[in-house]
Amino acid sequence: MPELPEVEVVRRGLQRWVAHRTVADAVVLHPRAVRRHIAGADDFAHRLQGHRIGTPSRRGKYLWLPLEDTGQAVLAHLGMSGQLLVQPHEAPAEKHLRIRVRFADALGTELRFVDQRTFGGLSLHDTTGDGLPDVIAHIARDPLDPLFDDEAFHRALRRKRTTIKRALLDQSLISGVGNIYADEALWRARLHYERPTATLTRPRTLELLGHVRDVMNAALAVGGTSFDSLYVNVNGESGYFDRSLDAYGREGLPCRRCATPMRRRPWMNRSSYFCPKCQRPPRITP
DNA sequence: CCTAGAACCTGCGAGC
DNA sequence: TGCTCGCAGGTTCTAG
Repeated sequence: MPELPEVEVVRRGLQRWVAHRTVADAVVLHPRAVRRHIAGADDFAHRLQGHRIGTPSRRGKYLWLPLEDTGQAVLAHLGMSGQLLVQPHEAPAEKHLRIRVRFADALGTELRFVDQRTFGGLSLHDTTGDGLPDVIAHIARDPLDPLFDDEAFHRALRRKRTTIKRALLDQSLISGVGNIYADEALWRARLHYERPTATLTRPRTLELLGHVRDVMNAALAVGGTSFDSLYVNVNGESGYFDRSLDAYGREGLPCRRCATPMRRRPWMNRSSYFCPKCQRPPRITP
């Protein structure tokens, strides 16, 4: 999916096109899309009916729509291939349309959850004091959150016996970072993905965090990253950051710093892209 | 308690 | 043409 910048692009779209509208009804077309809603599809649809949507929020790759006056929110995760689209009622159903939400107004548009691989989904949850859905209490603040604690993150890295890319993808340490932006930030920081986290000095950690923020902000400024129609904003439009990637997907292409051919390594059922010269492997693999 | 790896899905492009 | 394989931006569960 969509990593933080892409999810934030979607959140902004929901803010503009869906916030403050009242739900008329919801239709669940595929039960797997609401599997996190334990009470089931019918309960999910019924509980949305008649409620007004508040201001959409996001933490990491999760976003949620508060239902006013209920103490609950519709939590969304896009998984690998999920999309939230605002479409005219009459637009033909997408091939992987999973959930449809109609509104009690005359704007003529509806909210659609479309998801090819069904790793994503919607569900309804109680919110805690700060408005966070209770089931994502374990998700760390993301690096664009003003309350993200850089020092605490560094201490956590020192405490762990794992490698830096695994840590960047650990949503309970830092949220919103996925495979693309991890590789991009590591390339910018000249760090190998298998560098043990316990060896990072405080300045190194802070520098890495700076690169994570820079690359995410740069992606956000151009609407996120997309290689194809799978990653789009609520209007179905793709972002342009794929043109600015320095590491991800550049196997065999010259490193933009030193011209050494970039490499791809199988890693955790996916890939890591890096420059073998700028990003030297650690001496001892943990 | 902690970490690494597999499982969960569908579709697409490459290679035979 | 059609089959199989590898691959895809994530999370979560299990085994060790």
